[in-house]
Amino acid sequence: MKSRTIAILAREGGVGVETVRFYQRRGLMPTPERWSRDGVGTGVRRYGEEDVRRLRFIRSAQTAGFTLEQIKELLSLDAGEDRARAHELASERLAALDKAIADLVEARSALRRLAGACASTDQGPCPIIAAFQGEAA
Amino acid sequence: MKSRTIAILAREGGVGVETVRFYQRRGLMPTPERWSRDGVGTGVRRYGEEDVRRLRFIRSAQTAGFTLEQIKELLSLDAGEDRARAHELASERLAALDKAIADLVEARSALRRLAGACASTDQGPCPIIAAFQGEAA
DNA sequence: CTAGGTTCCGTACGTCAGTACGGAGTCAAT
DNA sequence: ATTGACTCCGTACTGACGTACGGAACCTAG
Repeated sequence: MKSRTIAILAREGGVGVETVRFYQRRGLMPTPERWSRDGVGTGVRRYGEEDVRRLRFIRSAQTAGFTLEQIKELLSLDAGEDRARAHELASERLAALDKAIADLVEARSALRRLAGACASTDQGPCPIIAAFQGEAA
Repeated sequence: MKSRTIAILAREGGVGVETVRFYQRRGLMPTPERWSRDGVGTGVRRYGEEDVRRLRFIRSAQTAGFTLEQIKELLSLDAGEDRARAHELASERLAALDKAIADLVEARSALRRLAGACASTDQGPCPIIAAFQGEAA
């Protein structure tokens, strides 16, 4: 275990090397000690399975709309016992997510109107602005 | 008509004054000539209904995920006849929107798992990372 | 043992969508 | 006519999330 170099970790996690380093600076990923298998020299940092999982978790949490700062908190909570806080963060995000989904669904219907308005006649300008009216509450 | 000052336009459009100016620089909003009702002095720029509609359209299109650059194109298309292009932009966004919605729905279910995992036991850490596993394809 | 590819690290740059600032000009009311 | 708010404009800064650069150290294969 802990045999991956940063490039391998990055590839398995689906991000770039620079991104891993960026997460390390931000405190989202650990920066393990350097070591070399033969004990000679200073070696490089090596990563294991749990680092890959952590990286993937960050990606997932991002698609759920958490900021890196919030993800950092979630990660710290993962090891701790503060389930009230975890629950709070999850609920907040869940509400925001529901709103975001509703907004996108709304936007989709406006966009369909646009496509429809454009198709209904076949000459003259298609009223793009008009197709969106009434959407912005 | 064309009686609003920039502050009034901004308020009716639901944005800040600086944002309107920013849109003007980016070519999304027109920068009308200055004039004063009594013809004395250089006056200020004044805006009408159509500017309010334009501003609101920008907000709507943004919630549909268009970038300002794309919105600029849509606005130019609105006056023109290139319905093929309009249709193309709309379809692209529609596909992206469907994917975004699917992603969010997915994220929501992961998040519900997190909340659930946290609630199911009442001591020890709740496995936040584990609750998200299998989500990131 | 040397050539090449990697790693490490700090710092700089990039994008998107604004937001803030500061000084001069202008407008509306008292 | 003066005060106070608003406008105009350029430039600089913000924040979230990276991406790029460059030189030194390191590791691995031939």
